[in-house]
Amino acid sequence: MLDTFRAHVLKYVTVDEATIAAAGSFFQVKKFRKKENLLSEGQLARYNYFIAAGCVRKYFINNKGQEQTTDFAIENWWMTDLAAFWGQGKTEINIQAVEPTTVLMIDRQNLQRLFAAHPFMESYFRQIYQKAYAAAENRIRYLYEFSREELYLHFYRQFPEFTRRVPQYLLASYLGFTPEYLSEIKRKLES
Amino acid sequence: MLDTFRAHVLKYVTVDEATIAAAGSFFQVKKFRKKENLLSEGQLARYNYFIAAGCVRKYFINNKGQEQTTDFAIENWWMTDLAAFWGQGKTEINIQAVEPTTVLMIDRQNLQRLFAAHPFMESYFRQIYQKAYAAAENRIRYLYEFSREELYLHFYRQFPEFTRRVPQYLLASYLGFTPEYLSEIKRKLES
DNA sequence: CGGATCGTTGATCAACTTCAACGGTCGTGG
DNA sequence: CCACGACCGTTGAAGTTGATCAACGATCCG
Repeated sequence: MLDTFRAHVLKYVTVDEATIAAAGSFFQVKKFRKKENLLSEGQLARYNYFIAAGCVRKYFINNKGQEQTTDFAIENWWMTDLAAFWGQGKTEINIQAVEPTTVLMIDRQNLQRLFAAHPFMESYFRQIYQKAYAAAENRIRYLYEFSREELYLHFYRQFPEFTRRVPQYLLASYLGFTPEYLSEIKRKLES
Repeated sequence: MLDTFRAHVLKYVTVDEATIAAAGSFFQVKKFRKKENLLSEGQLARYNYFIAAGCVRKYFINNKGQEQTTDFAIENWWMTDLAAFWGQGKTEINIQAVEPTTVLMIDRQNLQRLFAAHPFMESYFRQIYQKAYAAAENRIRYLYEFSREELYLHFYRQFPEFTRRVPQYLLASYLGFTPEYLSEIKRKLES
């Protein structure tokens, strides 16, 4: 499990094997079953999760009482409620395994110790967040530029395998429209 | 001008005056007039900008040929096209001064030298991007949860002074709807 | 085999856009 | 400092996009 993490870190920083192994010892490994929650609304967001295998989604309950999926994360992505993890408040979001999932997890105190002990991790996370921020900005752009139908097409082209990996009602939720409308789009595209 | 930067850095890291002054020497100061562009579509994104005074916006030309504003930045915010700044491609976005604006700017090579010379800047930027990413995630949540009318109300309550600081057609563009509809919302809220 | 869950279809409805026109105001050149 | 033009905000009518609701068929899983 640490192999996935090791490979990912090496994409961003140059560091020797002993050091990276030492950094790895700050994490715990944990497995979750399908539909099990890594984090639930109202809890403290104690951990930051690195997805080593599987797939999770982030969702919240909107003002109509429905689950609104805002993010998916697969292998090599980090996932948590950042604001709640670094602040002290309770989270308003849920993180749930969509598939059987294995994570590396670390709490705030250990992450701070890790930064102090291994400065290369500060650089690694600087780059991770930089990239995640750029991706979020891109996503906001698409939300502005594209109609719902175009959002679906764009997603479908960019992540064809992903479209098959998650159920359609979750995909519709993530794209910001109803499952009924997704049906309609698909019918239109087929004809 | 460096005072604004100094104060902002000290909110995130602990570092002595001499070191922070040394880090400051990596930046150039530049002023822009209202409506002047810091960065234009098709150019290389050479610089990362720290807004020391004033206000800028980020926008792109959408597939209907209209300017779509995606971000504002005021004092103490960083602004650039991150993907183009760190990659080698040309930018597809524009950054324009909404008010007379003073920035500190730094190119990629100097920023990398700065990281190497002063590791605390790596920690500073890690935290800046972490915060920016959390803010972007929040914004995505609002885009999903709120109607256009609620988006306006939410923005109006969170940044009342900002609503007066920028022209309404830019605000409408940022919120993702037409100036006409903003007029309608305001009329409804007044009555 | 039976029940729950998922995807589909069609009708109706609400949110928001588009287009065209008008009045006010701001800034610029004379 | 005034006059003119450009730009900005507003209004109303008509048109789209996507949501909601209800019902049905298919499929998955126990």
